[in-house]
Amino acid sequence: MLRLSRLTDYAVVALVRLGRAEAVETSPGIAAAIGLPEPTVAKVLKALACSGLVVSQRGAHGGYRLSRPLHAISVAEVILAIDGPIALASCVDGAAGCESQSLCPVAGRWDPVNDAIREALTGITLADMEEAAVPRAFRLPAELSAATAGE
Amino acid sequence: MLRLSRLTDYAVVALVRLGRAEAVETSPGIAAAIGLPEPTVAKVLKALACSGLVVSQRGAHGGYRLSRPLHAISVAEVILAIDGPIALASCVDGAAGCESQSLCPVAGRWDPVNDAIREALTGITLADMEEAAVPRAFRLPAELSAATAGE
DNA sequence: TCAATCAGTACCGTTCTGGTCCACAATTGG
DNA sequence: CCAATTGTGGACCAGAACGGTACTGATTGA
Repeated sequence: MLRLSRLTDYAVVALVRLGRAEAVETSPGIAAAIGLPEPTVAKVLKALACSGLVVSQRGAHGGYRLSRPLHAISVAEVILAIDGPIALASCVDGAAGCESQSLCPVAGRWDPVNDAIREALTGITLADMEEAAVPRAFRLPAELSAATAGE
Repeated sequence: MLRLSRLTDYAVVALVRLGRAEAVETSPGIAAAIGLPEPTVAKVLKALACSGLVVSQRGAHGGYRLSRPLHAISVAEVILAIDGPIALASCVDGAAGCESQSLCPVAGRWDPVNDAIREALTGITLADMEEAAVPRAFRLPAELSAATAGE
């Protein structure tokens, strides 16, 4: 299913949440706000801080805040922070670990595919996702039908 | 890592192989040709046959052949056949299984991302991958260094 | 100095993937 | 008409990865 780790989903939610916050927010606070277990949220935030997407402030009255506005953060960056490099196959780029390399007729040839995906993901920012993230209950029936028609 | 199942990789290899074959090929034959265990290849071919990408012929002197030329098969179709629907998150489209839907501020909003990926993958055919799949032993050192420099 | 908060690590249970095997159906060829 | 060949479908198992949790330490502010 070309799955993305669930943690990345959490990361997007947390980042959007932070984008709306005015001051720093603690990880328990964010966890409560988005309805997720606190340790998990903390783990996600740590990874995001490690990648520089959020800035952490330690000590009392500390917490997290965005390092950049939402429209300056691409989905690709979030995935990179949580899931690691964006690549579809284990056999990627110059990966020399493939034992059947001599037989494999497409040796590492997922590269164009990976590039295409990277490009697609870089073009979408969190602001785009936030904009489309109006709760369904608040959307007009016309919006809903228009959205489903496009799928 | 935004992983794709290894079976999909196998599927591409097998399909490219079939694209070069002149007659039908048996699954043991393909397995031997691409250096993969036979039962695994058989499983992949079954899935591909189920999706109509290859045509199976039962009985003695049976085997598999492509239903369409390589340039008419997109990577997206192969992924769809092996891995199922192309979607990044478990929380997709109208998926109503999300228990924290009321809290989730991006409820199902991976849709634009999924669409972008689907589009990118649909634009790449197996012929594109085959073309780029010149065995490394046959490539000039200049090509190899140029390829690695791009990473 | 103490409390609040992030940082890092280590661990466990569940789930999924990859891989194997077996019984059955279909087709060909003698 | 029979037997050999080949795909079909399902069940099954081991290993790894993921999600989630707990614990200890470091840092900051009151």
